[in-house]
Amino acid sequence: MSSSQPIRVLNVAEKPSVAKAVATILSRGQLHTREGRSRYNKIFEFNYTVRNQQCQMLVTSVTGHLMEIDFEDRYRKWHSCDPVDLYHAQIKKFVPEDKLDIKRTLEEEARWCQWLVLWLDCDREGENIAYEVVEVCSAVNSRLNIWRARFSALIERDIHEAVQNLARPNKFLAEAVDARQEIDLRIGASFTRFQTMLLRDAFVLDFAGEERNMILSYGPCQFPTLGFIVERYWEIQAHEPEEFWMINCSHTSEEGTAKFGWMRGHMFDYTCAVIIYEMCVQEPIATVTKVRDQQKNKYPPHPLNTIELEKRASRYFRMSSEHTMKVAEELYMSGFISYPRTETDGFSERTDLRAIVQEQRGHPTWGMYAQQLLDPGVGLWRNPVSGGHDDKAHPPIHPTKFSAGESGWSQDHRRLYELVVRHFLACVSQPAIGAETTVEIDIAGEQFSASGRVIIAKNYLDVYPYESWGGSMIPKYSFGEQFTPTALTLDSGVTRPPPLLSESDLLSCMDKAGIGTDATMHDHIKKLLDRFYATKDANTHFSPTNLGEALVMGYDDMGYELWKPYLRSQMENDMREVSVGRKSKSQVLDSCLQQMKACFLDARVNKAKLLEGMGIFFDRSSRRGGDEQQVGGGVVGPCGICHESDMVLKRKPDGNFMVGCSGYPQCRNVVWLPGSISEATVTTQVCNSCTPGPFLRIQFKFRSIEIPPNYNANHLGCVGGCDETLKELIEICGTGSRNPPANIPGLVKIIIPVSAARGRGGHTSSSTSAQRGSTRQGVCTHCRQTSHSSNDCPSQVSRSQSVPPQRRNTQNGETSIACSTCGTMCGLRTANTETNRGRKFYSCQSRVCKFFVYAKLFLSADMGCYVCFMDIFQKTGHTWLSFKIIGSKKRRGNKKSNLRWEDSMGNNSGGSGANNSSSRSTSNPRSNPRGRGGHGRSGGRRGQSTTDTTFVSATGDPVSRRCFNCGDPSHFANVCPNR
DNA sequence: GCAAGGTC
Repeated sequence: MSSSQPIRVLNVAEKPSVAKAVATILSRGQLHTREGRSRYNKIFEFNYTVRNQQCQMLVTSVTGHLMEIDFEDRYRKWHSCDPVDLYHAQIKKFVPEDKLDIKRTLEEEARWCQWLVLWLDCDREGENIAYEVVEVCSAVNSRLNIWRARFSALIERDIHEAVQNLARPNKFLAEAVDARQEIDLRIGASFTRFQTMLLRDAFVLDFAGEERNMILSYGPCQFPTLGFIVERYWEIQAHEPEEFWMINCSHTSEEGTAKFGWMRGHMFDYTCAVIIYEMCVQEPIATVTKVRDQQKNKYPPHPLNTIELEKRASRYFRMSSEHTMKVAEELYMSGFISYPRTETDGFSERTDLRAIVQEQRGHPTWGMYAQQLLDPGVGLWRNPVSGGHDDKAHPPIHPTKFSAGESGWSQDHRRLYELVVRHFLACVSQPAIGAETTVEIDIAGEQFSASGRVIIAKNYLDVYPYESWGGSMIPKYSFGEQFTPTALTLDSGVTRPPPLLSESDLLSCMDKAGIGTDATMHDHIKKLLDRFYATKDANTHFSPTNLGEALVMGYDDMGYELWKPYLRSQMENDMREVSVGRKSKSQVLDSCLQQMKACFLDARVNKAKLLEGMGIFFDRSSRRGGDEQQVGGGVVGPCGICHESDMVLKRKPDGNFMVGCSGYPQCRNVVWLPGSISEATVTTQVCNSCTPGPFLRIQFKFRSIEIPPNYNANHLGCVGGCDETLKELIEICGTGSRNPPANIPGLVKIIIPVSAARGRGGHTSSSTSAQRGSTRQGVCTHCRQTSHSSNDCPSQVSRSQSVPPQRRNTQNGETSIACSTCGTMCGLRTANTETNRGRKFYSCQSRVCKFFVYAKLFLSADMGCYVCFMDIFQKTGHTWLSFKIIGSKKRRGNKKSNLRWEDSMGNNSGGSGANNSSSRSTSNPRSNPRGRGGHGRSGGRRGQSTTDTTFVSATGDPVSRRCFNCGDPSHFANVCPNR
């Protein structure tokens, strides 16, 4: 089929570079270029034949998304609506100001075209952009025949095939992105407004400069990224250093030294380790049980994609991912490297790799290597192995133009270009080859191994100096050979916490959890720094700031995993379902937004948790408070001070209630209510006593554990002045802003009755009759009985069954606490261990019990869990200690191995074993029993002073025959009756 | 003033 009139075809690509590449390939370089409305997006013109039809081709581009979404204007202002309304607010899709030029170009060109061919990237976002282009073009030309070109690489064959096999765009793919955009916007905007308005003005956040403009953003990508950082930080904080023990063996001969490692690794049980060590020392002859020689290859990396580029630039040059992408973008724009935003880590078979190598032959540093690669005689070439990722749009990052360094390049430009070139040359090279020898020996039934490596051919390592492959020689051994170790030592070590996350680690976490895309991951990381949620040190390690930790802690306390990656993963799954047509866009939107709205409302109800989290790290602000400060409530009665406005029940951000004049700030009349109130509702019952009225009564609900037991948790009260019970509870419980965390799941309260109540501030002097009774007249604070003191109150014992009653020590005016386990007083001390040096902690002074709590540090108590010490405070005449349980205690290692000594050593205990060992030791011609004193390590680090037992190397000092546990020479430790 | 996703 052919026609005399050529078809006018408007081709639109996702970016200018693709438009140019497509036009150049299709026109074979015979094209005319003209300007469009946008200076970046040129228009290329040429003639082409599509399936025998003459076409007049116009190729132009957009720059990514042409449109944005946002709320309708009436919802744009933060105070225009309740943030929860953002789950239903109308959303508009529009072309933003900076894209109007591109829109005009499309409109002008589409008017006189018959076909529209969409050359957007072949992924979900590309398909969505395709529909944005369709919307703009169809609006001016409804007769357009709309086609989609699908290509997997910008190479001739693919592009020609794509244009000869045009398809229709896929609505499902585009709708998946629509859903993603809408969900991100609604969740992000609602939570951001909520937490910013709640927290910004409630606390002193002076690190951020102008606090008023500070935004505490929430985003479904940025929060899980923060979550990774906080989680690692908590893991480090919770780490409890544990001492472990290992046996090391070395053997030196004329050929060199071999260091043999214990194949058990290490043991946490000192007793076991010492007994095994003792056994080895008694029979120190080593027998070679295995010699294995094999060739080992170290393979070059896969071709480079964006995430690997960012990770390697961070590891090798400590460049931030954001800076790396900026430099890579510049190198790409000036033509030196290929498109830097790619997931692909394998080259297409059709790529002319040798041509790329050929270009690098003239480089003064790696040119020679490039030449060798191309020489078949050298045999250095190897086709690159794919890493298995393919975005179907871009090749792996590779050099596209030779440069020995440009004058305008910074050091980072040079380093990044060099990395791209060296990486490319490496991945078309042979692996490094090494010869590895592994030797295993047996000493008294214990296995040890050593290995050595010799590099035979460095191959790709010659051009890739960023990686090394260490190797050392060991002496030659043969199977069955016996020797006496030169040294056999029992060494100790201490477990260390994992390191803080590096930028490379963080990118890996995000990649694995599907947080962000290769083009946006660095943006999410940067956002955490910009929002003061995290900091990065010189070694690219991330720590959460107090703000970041407080936010995560707050949401964690609520029981929501908004800071974990699962929410995003779930969304990604839903998007996938939409993109293949298994679920509809509206179905996913409805269910996801409904779920998130419920979560949002619940978070708002539980906002006290966020405030508590923030309260741990920040001081309260003296400002009037944020937009969220006063919520709920109802009119209680007329204001008796200004006589103009009403007194209204309100709840403050810290969760406490107040009744204040609605004429504030002109009128400052206020009644502060007890901090122990969990709920308060204005009823319709009018108080008959208070004037001038009418005053409505308020139904209060108190947290029973925070009020004395003889008070009713449900109280119908009045704030007009007649309610004595309310007055008493105000005095007992106080109304201050720094109340303890509420009695919520996850918090353990340890009740520490005081012998001499020391209330907060002025409350002691104006204490209620109940308090006075307990402190001066010997009446129990809890139940007001005189038969016992508050220390022994049965009501308290039954209430805190898991924690015995404690005492408070007021010595030196310091608040001490009693151990929750054994009752002994705990003293405040300063830690001196490597990881916790300088931290204050409470420790049981009994030296038997292991109760200890670090101030704001997680440690294990005998409760068998990690706890976070939150606060010590006084309330209702008691000292309270609140903790948060943050996880169950994990104990590492200490495998219950089948220790042979249980049998053999037990039978051999006593004199005969000693004689055997002694004779072997001295009969060994290579040993020098007493002449090399000091070489052996004392194994009795823990028990040496009390057991008088020393353990030494086979070449060194004598071995004591006494039990190291109790010092008795009649038996060995494994059968010690005192153990 | 808010998200995340394109790209210059």
